[in-house]
Amino acid sequence: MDNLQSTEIKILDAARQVFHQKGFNGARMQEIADLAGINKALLHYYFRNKESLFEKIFNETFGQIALKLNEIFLSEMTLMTKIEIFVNFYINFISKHSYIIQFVINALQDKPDQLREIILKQNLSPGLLLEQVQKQLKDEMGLDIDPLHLYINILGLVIFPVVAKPLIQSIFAIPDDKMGIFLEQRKKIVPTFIANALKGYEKDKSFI
Amino acid sequence: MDNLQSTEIKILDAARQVFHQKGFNGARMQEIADLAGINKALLHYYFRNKESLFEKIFNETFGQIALKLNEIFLSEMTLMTKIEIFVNFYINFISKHSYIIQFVINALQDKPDQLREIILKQNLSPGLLLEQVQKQLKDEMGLDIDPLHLYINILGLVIFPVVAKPLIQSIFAIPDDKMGIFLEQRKKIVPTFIANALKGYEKDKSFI
DNA sequence: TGTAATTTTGACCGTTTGGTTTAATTATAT
DNA sequence: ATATAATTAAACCAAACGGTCAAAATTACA
Repeated sequence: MDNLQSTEIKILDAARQVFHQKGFNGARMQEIADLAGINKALLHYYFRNKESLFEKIFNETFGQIALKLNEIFLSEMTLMTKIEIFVNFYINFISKHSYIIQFVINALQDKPDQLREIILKQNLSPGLLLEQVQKQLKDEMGLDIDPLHLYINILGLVIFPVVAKPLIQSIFAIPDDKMGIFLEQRKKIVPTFIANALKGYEKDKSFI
Repeated sequence: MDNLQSTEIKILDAARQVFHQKGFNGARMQEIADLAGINKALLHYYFRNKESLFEKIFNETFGQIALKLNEIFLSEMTLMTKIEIFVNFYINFISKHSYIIQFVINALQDKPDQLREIILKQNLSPGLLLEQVQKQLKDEMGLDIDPLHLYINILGLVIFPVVAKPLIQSIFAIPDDKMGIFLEQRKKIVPTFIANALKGYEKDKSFI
């Protein structure tokens, strides 16, 4: 087959796919080996055990999510531009990799301590992320708003519909085809919704 | 012990707790039996197998989530009052039962077909839910807004911070004690945010 | 009280799972 | 060429798992 890729990469590709879809408990080492087109013994030859392989995938995946947030929100653009770009990019990204967020959320719920250590090794800059948005809210819009709440509002509006897709379809009886259109619409609707909300604070500027 | 409760109830209480926290794959029949204070054989005496016990818990849990939505949004109040009440109730509810939403989302992702049948047996009224909010948006605020997007915005703003709590704490380095305060603040912040956003549509009333 | 039905138990079974071992084979590099 | 590293197949292991069974304990009831 594709002997161009090194065995290690073939394993990581397979592991990523299986872990993302089924989580740690649902994943089977045999399935990962099969998908990588190798022997199960070889899997343990490259990665000591399931845990270490899982940690490698988690580290990589979490980084992907967090670093895109940094990249956009620490750049030099107006706040509303950042939000538009972020919403567009993120809806595309997590729609394409539909298991990615749920994987991270579930992993962190399952083994918080073990994974918290891994996360600490990635040098995130949560302080900067918050400070810069807070500054932009003040400078560009004259608002004293808790930046964390704004971040969570943005993330909630973007991530929830993707993560809770089957739940939403069940509660509101939305067929599959309509759901794709719905998510596409949100690329425009969410930035508008946020912009309108922020406009509303301009008169009475208390928000914590 | 508490021999006042029937064995069946003890089993369901234990199963609920274990399934909610660990999902179908993570749950162990032995753990449920232990928590119920009974023998594993007795567990199978009351419930044929793991699947049937799981379905019973899922049915009950999904109903709890969906029916509260119906109860509030099909009542006779102004839209903004509904939203305030809903946000308050829901943040309390899912903070107390912190695994409940994630459980339902994961379950629906794991076995969509099997559970979709169960959901159909509960008589939800998704049509009414959407129509009534659409009507209220028009009558009370003069807005032609897609009610589904509004629902998802509300749910996302409320549910996401609870479901993604460990993810948020990791990305933004929020300590545990500050997280409780943060969620409490959202009971006021979310309705305000939504109200402001809706106000913003009043001028240009195109939103799909 | 005696006895049939129900409830509960401990021991057991077959399968799956993560992981190891061994021995043999293939590829790589010096 | 030859030592070293990569890869395979196959068999195996111990633990964990869902599930079963026959017997014992309890309850219902005549």
